[in-house]
Parts: sequence; structure tokens; C-alpha cells
Amino acid sequence: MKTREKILLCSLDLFNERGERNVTTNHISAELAISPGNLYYHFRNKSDIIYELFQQYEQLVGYYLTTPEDRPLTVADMRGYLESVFDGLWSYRFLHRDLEHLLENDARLRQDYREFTGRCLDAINRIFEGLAEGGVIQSQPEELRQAMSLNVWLVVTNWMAFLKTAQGNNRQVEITKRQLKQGIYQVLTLEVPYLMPAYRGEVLALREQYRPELPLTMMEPAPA
Amino acid sequence: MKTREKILLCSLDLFNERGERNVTTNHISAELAISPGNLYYHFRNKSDIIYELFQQYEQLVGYYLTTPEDRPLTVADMRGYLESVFDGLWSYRFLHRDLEHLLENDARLRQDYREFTGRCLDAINRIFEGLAEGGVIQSQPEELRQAMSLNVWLVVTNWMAFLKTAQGNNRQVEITKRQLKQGIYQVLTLEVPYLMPAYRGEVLALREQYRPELPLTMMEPAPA
DNA sequence: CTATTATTAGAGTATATACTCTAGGGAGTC
DNA sequence: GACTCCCTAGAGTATATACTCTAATAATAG
Repeated sequence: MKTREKILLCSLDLFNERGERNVTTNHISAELAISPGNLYYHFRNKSDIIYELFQQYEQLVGYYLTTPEDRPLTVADMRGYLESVFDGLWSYRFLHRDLEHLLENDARLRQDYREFTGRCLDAINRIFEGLAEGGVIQSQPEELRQAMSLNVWLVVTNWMAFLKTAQGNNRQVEITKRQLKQGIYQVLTLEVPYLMPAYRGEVLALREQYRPELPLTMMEPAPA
Repeated sequence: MKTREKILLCSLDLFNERGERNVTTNHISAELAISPGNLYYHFRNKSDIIYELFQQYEQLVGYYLTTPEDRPLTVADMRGYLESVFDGLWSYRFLHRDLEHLLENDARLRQDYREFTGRCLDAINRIFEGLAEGGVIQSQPEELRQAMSLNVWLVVTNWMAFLKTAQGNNRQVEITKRQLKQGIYQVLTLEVPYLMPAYRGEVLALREQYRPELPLTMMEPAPA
């Protein structure tokens, strides 16, 4: 594998594990057993690495969130959206952590992220429309649907941060993918009151699959 | 005013304005025109300042969220809770920004914040119960109510962060209190489907008062 | 083989930042 | 006046971190 590619992969790993803030370019090069100079040959600076990872993320989520134009959406579709979006979130989870700091220091990222948010909100909105067409949820006025979409976005993008704060006494709180996916439970909670009778049971059963075992604020870090 | 108190007030101001991360102890002492040594005479370290500010915040919100035991809740109560909680959020908004980093570096804060979260979730839950008793919203099974409360918490605590990311092209995005309070609109959106007919109109009218003028992702920073 | 380009090493630097240390001023008390 | 206690000054330090610079080495093209 090319060094450049290795740097990206290694950076992503370290960022996800320890948080971008706690990973220096020296750490990255040390982990790869290359010199700092080498790293800076391939990337002008740390921001460029982050930006490129963000672009990967953007592309991935954009791909996940496409909606078919020729048919309404089903419960299976919805599940697919949730699963894949949370997968993406997991793979690039460092982004949604120190996000504010990242945006503060990179104008490109700031701009792109803003547009990305807009596209995602639109996509969520279209998914709600599709689900209404498919008879899964009630149709709602545009205004309400948009506000709902925004709430979905807030829950999805901040679920990880909540887990980290609500959990454990250790400095390095390790979140599992399973826990992250309990965010799906919270998103489906938002939909509960809008479910049509015909699909209510099915969606509630799906929701149960993501239910946390314990109330979240009582969760302790998994023993090592 | 005592120097100690001045340090707390000044720190809070600077933290809120520029973000905790961008404010050093040297900045604080410079702003106050005192020496760093002086600051460190009053506080052992930066974390101690933050921790004391957090305790103020905790107390404030704890006070805001108390529920009367002798009567059900009204729409006016609900409005009061939302207004005051968002006021508190505004006054200590730096806390909910770099929260993860703050918790990572202070075990006391980590522990306290976790308990604080638990208490807040309980309080939100009790408020929902009170509103159901008061006939404002439908009564819901415990499990659903808890998940709803958690969603409310997620929206409330992350609304500020969303505004900062969704808005403007400037490094230092200035959020107004008015914009922050649009978070109330989002919280009330969560309640819409549960409103009882008798109060539906009233709550929807209340909600309208917090409606953003523009779709949020199109919002530009206010011209200087 | 030679010339050129792409890649790598690794010591070194500029800057920032939380914090320390010593010395002393001012006000009240005996 | 001397003692004590609270408070203050401000130069200085240890450490971290993003990044640079020079030189050397592989890879490739002609």
C-alpha cells in the first residue's frame, strides 16, 4: 500500500480511538514507523488529512442516503438507512466529536460541512416523504416534517457524544458499535407517534432490537 | 469585588465568547490586568475554575428544573421550564461545547456531569408526567416517556453546537440568544404528536413564537 | 548508465501554554 | 515598630506540537 494511503488509514484509526485532539502528526508517523518529514511530504498539514477523511465520509453518507425515485419506501428501507448511517458514523466517529474545533480551524471544512448538513437534512426529509408514501408513517405538513428531520439529525449526530459523557469513569471511554447503534432506538422513538397501524407492530419490534439493556445513565464501562 | 470572584466572571465571559479551548489562563489574567501568579494564587489550575463554573451551572439548572409536587403542570409551566433552561444554557454555553474534552481531563467533572445528566433526565421525565396529569399531553408508557426525555435532552444540549456548525463562514461564529432559543421550537416539535386537543392550539401558538425566520441551514451570520 | 523525479529520514525550530517560584506590598493587630 | 496574613507581581520553565529543512535514497525514464 502507498504511504499516503497508509497515513489516511492510520490517522482515521488513531483519531477514532483517541480523538483527533489527542493525536499529533508525530504520533501518526510514529505509529506507522515513518518520519514526520515523510508524513509532511504527503500532506501539507494535519488539516489536510482531516479534510480528506471528511470527504470520504461525506461521499459514503451521500451514497447511503440516496432515495429511489420510482417507488415508496418500506420498513426494510428505513432499517437499511439507519443501519448504514450508523455504520458510517462509527467508521468516522472522530468527526462528530471535536467537530466544532475542526470547523473552527478549517474554512473549507466549515463550508463543506454546512452544505453536507443541508444535503443530509434534505435526504432525511425525502425519506420521511417516502415512508409516508409507503404507508409506514402518517404524512405531515412540510413544516413539521422539516423540524422532525432536524431533530433526527440532532439525535443521530450527537448520540455518540452523549454516550461518551453518560458513561463510565475512565478517561478513555470505549464505546462499542453495539452501543452506538442504540442511537437507532432513539431515532425510532421519534417516529413512534407517527406510525400507521398497519406497520406499527413491525417498527416497534425493530425498535426493540436496539433497545439498551440498562438505562443509559446507569451504564458502566465494560470491564476489561 | 474580590479577585477570586472577578476571575470566575471573567473566565465565564471569555469561555463563552471564545470557547474554553481558546482561552488560556494567561488570557484571563491579561484581561483582568492581574498577573498569572495572582490567578494561580486563587485557583490551583484552570480545571478548578471550570469545575467551579460547572457547579454554578449545575445548581442553576437544578433549581430551574424542580417540579411542584402538589399540582399538575400547565402550558405556562412548560414554557417557564424551556425559557429558563435555555437561559441557563446561554449563560454557561461554553460547557456544552468542548464538553467531551472537559470531561476527559477532569475526573470530578466527569462523575458530576454524569450524575447531573441523570438528574436532568429524571426531571424531564417528571415534567412529562406532570404535563400528562395536567391534560396537556397524552400519558405514555414509562419506557416511551424515558426515551422521549432522552431525545429532549439530546436536542437541548446539542442545539447550540448545531447552530455553530450550521451557520456562517466566519471562524468566530456569533450565536445570539434569540437563535439559541429557537431550540425551544425543536423541543416543542417533539411534543406535537402527543398534544391533547384541548391544549393543542395553545402549544402550537407558543411554538410559533420560537420559529426560525429562515430554514436554519440557509442562515448567514448577521452582518457586522 | 545517467538524469530526473518521487520518496524518505530525522534532527531541529518556533510557538504556545499551563503552571511555578521568589519576592514583596498592604492592612490589621499587638 | 514588628508580626502576620492575605493578596499580588512578573519573570521564568517544562513540555508539547505542528511543522521545516537538508540531505540521502529508491524508482523510473531516456
